[in-house]
Amino acid sequence: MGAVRRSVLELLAEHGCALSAREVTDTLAARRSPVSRPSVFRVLEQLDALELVQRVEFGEGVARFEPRWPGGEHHHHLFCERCSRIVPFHDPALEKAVAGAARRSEGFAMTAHDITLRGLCDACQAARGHTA
Amino acid sequence: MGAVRRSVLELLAEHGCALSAREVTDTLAARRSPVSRPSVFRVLEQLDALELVQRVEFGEGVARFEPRWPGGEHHHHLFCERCSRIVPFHDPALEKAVAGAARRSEGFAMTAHDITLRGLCDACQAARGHTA
DNA sequence: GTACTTGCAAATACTTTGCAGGTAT
DNA sequence: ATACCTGCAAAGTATTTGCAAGTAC
Repeated sequence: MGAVRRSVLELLAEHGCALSAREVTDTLAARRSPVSRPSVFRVLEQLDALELVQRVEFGEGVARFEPRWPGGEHHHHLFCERCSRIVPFHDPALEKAVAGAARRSEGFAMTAHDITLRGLCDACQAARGHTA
Repeated sequence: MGAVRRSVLELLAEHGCALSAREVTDTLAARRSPVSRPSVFRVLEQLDALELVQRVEFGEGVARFEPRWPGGEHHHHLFCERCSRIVPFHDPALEKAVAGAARRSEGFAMTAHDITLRGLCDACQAARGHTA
């Protein structure tokens, strides 16, 4: 396993939630272990193919990646439309409902799913009250 | 209302499900009512701001847009990871579960949500059997 | 040496912006 | 005339590719 792959994977595992290629590149550079942009993209692509990371997007125009845990545990995201903050959440009832929907989707074999709740985070609700 | 805005909106309403800017441009060109690329993007952005269309993405690297219906009715999507086919579905139980999750997300005010089920469509399951 | 990894430079693709000409009121 | 709509050309940003140099076995 290459050095780049290891440091990217470690960073993602440490952060735990969706990071963009730029954030990965910048963070590693700040830590004095700089990695070229193409390498970051290549490694993220490989890790995605190996199913070690999951690609997620929130309509910002950038791809984000987060670690996939062995147990199949995963979370979904709250996305603030105002400040782009991303907050993970876990909801067992929602997971059950997704499984049910998948079962009812005849002819389609689901292997993964993603859910994004969009709106305003607490800070932005307060800010909105003052300015708008 | 400009001519471009009307034709884009009509096309989206007619298609009903997520189209990319390129698909909109190409389809209108094929219909002998060509529209420039910048205009398509500008109009889609305006329609999004007016909440007449909804932006959705599936990790293909392109933004897609679909009409928003007045009644608040909406659907979610099955996305085939192999052929990128997009199939809309509606599932009331899932909607209820999302509403529940939003209620349990303290401090976050949800205004919209999106759900994507990923996997293989019927055609690709069959094809996969033959080739892989 | 062979296979895999990495970086640089260049290319590609999607999307946005600047600006000038056109249309409607 | 004022405001808006539209297209062309150019710019910006994310991502990918070609290729040569470096490392591990």
